[in-house]
Amino acid sequence: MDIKSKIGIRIKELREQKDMSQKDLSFFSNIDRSYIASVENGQRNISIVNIEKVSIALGISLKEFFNNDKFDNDSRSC
Amino acid sequence: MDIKSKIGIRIKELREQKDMSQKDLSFFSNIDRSYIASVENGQRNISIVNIEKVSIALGISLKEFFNNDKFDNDSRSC
DNA sequence: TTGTAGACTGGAGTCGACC
DNA sequence: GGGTCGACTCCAGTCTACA
Repeated sequence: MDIKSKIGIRIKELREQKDMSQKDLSFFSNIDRSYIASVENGQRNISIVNIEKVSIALGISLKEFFNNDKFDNDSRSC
Repeated sequence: MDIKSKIGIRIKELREQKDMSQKDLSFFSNIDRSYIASVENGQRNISIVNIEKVSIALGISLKEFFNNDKFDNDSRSC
């Protein structure tokens, strides 16, 4: 599975855990909502600066953001 | 400290641990060497696709790449 | 609430060269 | 081996709008 899709799924799962809408996340991260939608769907190649903004908006560190099976070398999650 | 600088330092420390030159890393990741130099110096906002390429070239997972104090919320490392 | 589309601007990333 | 420059292309990211 493509890294862009993994990132998108990760953002979506964290966002929903926090009961936030894309609009909420857009507001707190200061990133355009339509862009967040396309990132969540694995269509866009997000930069590290914006990944950090998203992490902060989600209330976690970058370390926690990437501390997930999806980002292991041999994930069987897909 | 800025996230771009943290990423740059992390790449440089991992690269040097593996005894690779910027040219080596450029070759294995298929990313331009001059661009890698500017990323290591915290001048560029690298995208997730290229962070993954660098991780693969360095022989580690993204999870390991970000599993570092620098990417914690309240790092005292600087 | 989310997906997507079109039009737009700035910057990511390439390439060649020089120190 | 590494830093940086200039010129280039193309996509990241914004904004508005509609289903």
